[in-house]
Parts: sequence; structure tokens; C-alpha cells
Amino acid sequence: MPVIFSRACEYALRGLVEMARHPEKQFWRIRELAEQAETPAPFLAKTFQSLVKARILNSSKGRQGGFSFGRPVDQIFLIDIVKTIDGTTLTHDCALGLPECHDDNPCPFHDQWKRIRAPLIEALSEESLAHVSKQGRN
Amino acid sequence: MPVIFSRACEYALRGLVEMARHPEKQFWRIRELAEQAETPAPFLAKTFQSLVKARILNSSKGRQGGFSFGRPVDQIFLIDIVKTIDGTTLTHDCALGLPECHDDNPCPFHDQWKRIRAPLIEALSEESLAHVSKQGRN
DNA sequence: TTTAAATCGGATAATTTTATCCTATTAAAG
DNA sequence: CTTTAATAGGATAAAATTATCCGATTTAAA
Repeated sequence: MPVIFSRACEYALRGLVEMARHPEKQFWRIRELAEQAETPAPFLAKTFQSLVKARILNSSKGRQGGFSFGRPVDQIFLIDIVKTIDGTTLTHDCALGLPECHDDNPCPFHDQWKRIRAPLIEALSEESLAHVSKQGRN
Repeated sequence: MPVIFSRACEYALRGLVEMARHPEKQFWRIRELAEQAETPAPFLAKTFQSLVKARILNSSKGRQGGFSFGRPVDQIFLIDIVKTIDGTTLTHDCALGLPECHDDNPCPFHDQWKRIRAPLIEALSEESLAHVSKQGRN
């Protein structure tokens, strides 16, 4: 198992950060981007299709084509990417996998997980690609 | 994908909580426990083997056999269970899957994830089965 | 001593996730 | 108009995870 995001989501995030780090580049071909982000190219291409559907990315076919951002990078938040690719499991579901776990019928780890998940959701919601892409060196 | 723990780990936690909730019961047969915890019995049995190896559980074969705790439930912490079954990925690895992500060579999400992961590790380390099993109603 | 009932551990099956491949479509360049 | 180069999307393959099965072993009861 990966850490908290699926492999698909890890790859997408890495690819998008790479894109955001080179604002001078208008269109990215998937092969070049995958190479930079060290991800399997065909798999990244697949996950990018979802991001296009979600309007986070634009794509254009044919020569000189490739992927570009669907809106300014300071308006794309990590939560948008995670929800598009991994759905709402991480942000909504029970850590013990119980389908009927809610505030009024909590599992024994419910309150703890809720408390831990809150800052995670907050960080994902507030961190834009613009900001994240300026962090780190990896 | 599950939320943060593997299915195997979710099941183990549910089974162990169920056991801890019934301290009057010395030995649990896997079938009965799986039924109570609503987990697939053969799969729970497999994951329980790992917990026996890790001395978190005792097992005895044959008639009247079953599983019992390897030490008092106030000395078994969630982190022990998670590490035994899921290893250290959740607590150690890079959220973006980068193998060379460290404090001195951080990925763009490194600091955020570190900040979020800390209270998670803390909670898992401090929450004993004794305490957790008294929480919730599910 | 035999029988019944439990875990152990290896083998196997099913499902999900990850990864690749190939053809179709599109658009620019020649 | 033809060729080249890109994504789209369906089909397929590989790998990992989840789930089951069965014979071996163990232990207590009959």
C-alpha cells in the first residue's frame, strides 16, 4: 500500500508540481513530463485524462499538443486533485472500514481519526499548486 | 483503496477491539470473533497469525483453543498493531512516493505531511486497546 | 485410544490496482 | 494532401491485495 494517496494520485501530484514549476512551458507532452516526474508515462497519461475531465487540465491533440493547466495554478488546490483521482474515501470514510460509522454511531477510533483528518483536509484545501510547487527540492 | 490502514489492518483492529470489549472471555475462536467483527473469517485468521508472531496475541490449538491477548490490553497500543500488519509505510514514507524524500531533500509536500502525520503517530502510540475499546458504539 | 475442534501454513482463487499496448482521432507541419 | 506527432480510449497484462480452501498439527473431551 502507498502512504495516503493512491499511486495514480502520487504520480498526478508529482506531474502537476513539475508542470507548475515551469510556468514558461505552455504545453507538456506526457512522455517528457513523466520522465521529469519519474512516473510511468502511460499510467500518468491515463490519470491525466481524469484531470482533463475535471477541467483541472486542458489537453490538445496533434502536433505541438500536450497538457496545460485548466486554470491558474493558484486556483488549483491539492484537494481538487485528490478528490478527482481518489474520490472522497480519505476525507469521508471510517478508518476501520465500518459502513455505518457516523458521529451519532461512531466506531472506537472515530473521534481520533476525525481530529487527525481535520488538519489534513485543511492543508489539502489550502495548499495551491502554486504554493506547493515552490516548496521542497525533490 | 481503504482509508489509511489496509483491509487486513482494519479487520485486525476491529477483531481486537471486539476481544477487548469482552474481558470475561478468555479464548476467542476465530469464527465467532469474525462474525462479531463482521470480517471474513479466513482472512482475519491469517492476519491474526502475524499478531501471534509479534506476541500481541497468544494462540492455542485444539479443542477449547483460540486466541487470547499476549499482554494486558492497556499495554497494547494501536501503533503496535498497525506496524505489525502494515509496516512503517504510513509513519515513515513520502506521501508522494519519492524514495529519496528526507528532511534535507524534501518533496514539496514533505513539511505539510510531516505536520499532519505527527498527531497521527502520537494518537496511535498513546491509544491503548483498553482505552479504544471503551470508545464508540459500533 | 479415538474423536472432535481448534490454529497453522501452504496453495490457490478472486478482485483491485497498477501498468502497458494499440488503434482512432486530432491538428500542425511539410 | 500527406505525413508526423500528440492525446483519447478501449483492451489487455502484470502485480498486489484480499479472500478462500485444505491438509497437517495440536489439544481436550469422550
